[in-house]
Amino acid sequence: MEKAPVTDPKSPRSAVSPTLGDVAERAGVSTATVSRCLNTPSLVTEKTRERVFAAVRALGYAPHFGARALAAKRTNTFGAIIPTMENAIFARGLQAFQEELEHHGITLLVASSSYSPELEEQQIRSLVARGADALLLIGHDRTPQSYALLETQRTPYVVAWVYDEHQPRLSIGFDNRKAMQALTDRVLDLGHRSLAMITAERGGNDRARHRYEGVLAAMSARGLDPQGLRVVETPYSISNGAEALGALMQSGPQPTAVLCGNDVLAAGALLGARRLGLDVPKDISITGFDDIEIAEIVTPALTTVHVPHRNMGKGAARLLVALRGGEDPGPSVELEATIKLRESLGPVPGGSPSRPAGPRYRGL
Amino acid sequence: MEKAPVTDPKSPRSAVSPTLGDVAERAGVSTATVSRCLNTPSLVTEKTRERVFAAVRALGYAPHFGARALAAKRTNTFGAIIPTMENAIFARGLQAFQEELEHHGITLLVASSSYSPELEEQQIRSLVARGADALLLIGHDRTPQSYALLETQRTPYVVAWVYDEHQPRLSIGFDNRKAMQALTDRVLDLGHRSLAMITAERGGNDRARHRYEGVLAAMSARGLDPQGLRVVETPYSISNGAEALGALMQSGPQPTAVLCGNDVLAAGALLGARRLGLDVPKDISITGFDDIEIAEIVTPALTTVHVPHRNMGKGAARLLVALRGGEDPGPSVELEATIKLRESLGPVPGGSPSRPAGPRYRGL
DNA sequence: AGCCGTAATGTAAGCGCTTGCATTTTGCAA
DNA sequence: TTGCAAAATGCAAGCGCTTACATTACGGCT
Repeated sequence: MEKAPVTDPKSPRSAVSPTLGDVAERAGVSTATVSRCLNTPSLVTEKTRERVFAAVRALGYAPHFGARALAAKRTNTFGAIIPTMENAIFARGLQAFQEELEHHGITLLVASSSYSPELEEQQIRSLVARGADALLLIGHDRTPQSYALLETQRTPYVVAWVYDEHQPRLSIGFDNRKAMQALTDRVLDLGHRSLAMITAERGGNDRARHRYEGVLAAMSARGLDPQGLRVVETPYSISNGAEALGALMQSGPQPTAVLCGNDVLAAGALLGARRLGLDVPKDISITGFDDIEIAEIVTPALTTVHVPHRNMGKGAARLLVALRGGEDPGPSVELEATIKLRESLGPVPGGSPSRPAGPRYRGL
Repeated sequence: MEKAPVTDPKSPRSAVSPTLGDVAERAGVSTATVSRCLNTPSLVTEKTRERVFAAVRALGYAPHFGARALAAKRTNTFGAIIPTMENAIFARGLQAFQEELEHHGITLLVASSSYSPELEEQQIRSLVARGADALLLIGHDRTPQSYALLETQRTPYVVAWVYDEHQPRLSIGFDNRKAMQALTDRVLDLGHRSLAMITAERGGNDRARHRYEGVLAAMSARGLDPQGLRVVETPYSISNGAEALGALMQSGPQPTAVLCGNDVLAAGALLGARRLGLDVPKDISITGFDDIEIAEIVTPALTTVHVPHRNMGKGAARLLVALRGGEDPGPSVELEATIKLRESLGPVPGGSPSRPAGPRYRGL
């Protein structure tokens, strides 16, 4: 009679990554015990625990996420879909979101939709399939299928970066329209009457749309004809902003102030102005929106709308955690966006302000 | 004897998200057929396929990723761990990486390590557990455990953003040392002799370290004492860059040129110089590294090292796809980084260049 | 010593999917 | 019609994990 072969014939594990069973075998316990060590260590004796962790280390074991999700029906993973990662617009808010989730032991998965509702739908599908327990979404504009999907999959979500009282969904953000209107008011206070706007594409982007509407509203409130607003719509990017400004100055009535839908376009506009030999704000005023880092470093520094990025991220995380826990998250949250006056906005060239920028706007 | 029904009728699925079984039942086929419809449609009759897809739509079915990964042992998901998402340093490369993966039907999962090897190890673990078929990593510096993990889990990976002939691992990138040395050479050509460097933290960051060494190498090659280089090390951020420049000018021998380890710090340094009332490049020269978007929009525009972001991303994707397919990816790839001369670098104040900036460096 | 409550561990039934193999259906030639 | 290969479909065994429930071990009482 021959003795058994050196390597255990029934589990030639060496070829694949180790499983719970391998760890259990090596530690001389059952798989249940190993699982408990990993998930609820308090239920296991100190001694066993040590043996198990030693085996885990020795084998370089990492639990299979899929198997785990399948068995436990929870992933402790949240997802976030933002329109773009190419610039810092969402970075700070996302960072805060992630930090808050970390406190709850939740991992964040981030996807970007490139401002495309179709791509976003796909990303939602992907994240939900991956077992995201909850989702952070930007703005209300998306395909009906996206919402249907969220519904049938019963995935909690929150809409951020917008507060729109007309929308029924749970959201946390600020009133883009109101904020832009306030900024435009400031511009008008300084005597500007010939305005232009460089906006991001408004289709499928309620933030952009509301900001545009805010400008119109401010003009109307002063008895100005909103038709007088020259508008260029262009995708997010610095070079596009520069080109847009060029287009604006090349033909048609010259604006004395250009309101940009976001800081990226505004930075581009600044660049465009410089290329044209225009002095900002002496020859032309330019404003942004978002108050991301570049707003401070460009020359001249951008007058813009400061968005409560961090509060939004943190608040969104809290809402979602509550939602997942089956708690009542409470109503949607409106945060304040404030105007940040810097150097790129000045009085209208050669004119005197129609009325002084009074204390009325202080603290906005 | 009763016959066993194909699908168990007793489970009222309505309360949870639909499964393959629900779709099968509704379409009147087996789960196997539904699975084939989703994965290998060619194996299924046109007619059945239609019925199945109708059921999928009606139910809002989305396959459970975990279950799928468990059964198929492939996820068609790659992971990337980058040090930071807070600025655009990796954005362009990552974008190209993703685009290339898309062509192969692969989804990208991105995580950020905040420049912490420990956090990175955790992220690797998480991504591997999630079933990432392959991983993109930045630089060679990481914990031994990270490499061990990759090994035992047999997860293919590629190291990007660096080319270091001394490292055995598959990588695609450029020689940070050589590039920085070339840039420093340019600076020295312009007569600068009193140099300073603002570098990112060099621990666990071989890119930063190599760039630093590049400066030293250039100095040594000219017979200058490397000890003469003043160094400030600070975490990535514009404000840190500004502060670092302030610290540099406040005490000690005043540098006439400040080499920054990256564009973010350089943008900060520019800001710091402006605050001090210094004119760049007349009073002081400042250079960056990476050539990200802000390099072009700051005033003055940054002289920097242009990094082949997109080629790196695309190339990395190709290497990984080959690797996963069991093919030979070939050797590591060295790409060229080129010097981008803009406005922030000028001749040493009040001095004449020790030698002219000759054609010797053209095209670098 | 015998009993019992509690803590620790084991057993085994799935979770939703893929896939090798078995079975049925189809299309076509004889 | 019949026969047969190929195409289409079904069956059922897992994939690696969690967890309800069953079992065993351990002390502290009487």
